[in-house]
Amino acid sequence: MEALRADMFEEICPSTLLPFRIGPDKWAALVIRCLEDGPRRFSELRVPLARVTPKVLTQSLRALERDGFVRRTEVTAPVRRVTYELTDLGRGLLAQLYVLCNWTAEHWDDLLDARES
Amino acid sequence: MEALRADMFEEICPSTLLPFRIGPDKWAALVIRCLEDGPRRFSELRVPLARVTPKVLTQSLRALERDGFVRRTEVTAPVRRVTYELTDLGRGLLAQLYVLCNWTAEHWDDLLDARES
DNA sequence: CAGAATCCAACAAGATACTG
DNA sequence: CAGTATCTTGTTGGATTCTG
Repeated sequence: MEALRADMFEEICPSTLLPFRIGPDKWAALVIRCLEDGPRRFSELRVPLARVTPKVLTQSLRALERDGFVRRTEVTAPVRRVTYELTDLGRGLLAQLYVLCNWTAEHWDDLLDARES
Repeated sequence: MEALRADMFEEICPSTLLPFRIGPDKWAALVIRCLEDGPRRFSELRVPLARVTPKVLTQSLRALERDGFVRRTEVTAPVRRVTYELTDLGRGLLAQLYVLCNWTAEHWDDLLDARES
């Protein structure tokens, strides 16, 4: 049993980046799941994410784009059309979220029990 | 390619609970990792988590306890001593975080590249 | 259609000081 | 030792309205 080292915050490391990236962005995981079956337009995303305002949805998408999980494509003719789709990196992240999701589903009862007492 | 269903928020489901639980609590993932090698006292946890104030650390531990990931044990004699340790559920969650961590480490360069451009 | 602008509320987190 | 108690700050997120 090794001792705890001092200060885990000296630099960003893999164990902290993802929780910090996915964590603060309340809707990121859900947005990614909405893109799992292929490219979607902004207005399409607004259907399942009806409770998310356009501003917040845009923020979330932009952040995901910045981090390389999502690719944004815009065409102006004949009509304006913007689609979002997962990159390879995004699909990899989606797979990880699925792992987490499956684990949660398996332990769902335990989680609910803990909350009650 | 199936269509997106309306409103993903009708009820809490496994795909949302964990991001919502681990997400909002900024330090939860780090706290769990600090407990990976066995029970720790409050003051021991404060060493690697030096940048977290006692108030916030307490909040985090209490929330993790409430959700069944951590068990708190208090003894008063001969001296006061409070230890925190992972439950089975907590160890399971730790394993999931490791999966996520390993994936992040593998794609570390991609993530950094994306942030730069 | 796909957002941008503005303003505001909520809550998490930090600083500091104190206690059973 | 293991926290509490206050107070303050800062960062999302939300509501609403408007636009190229």
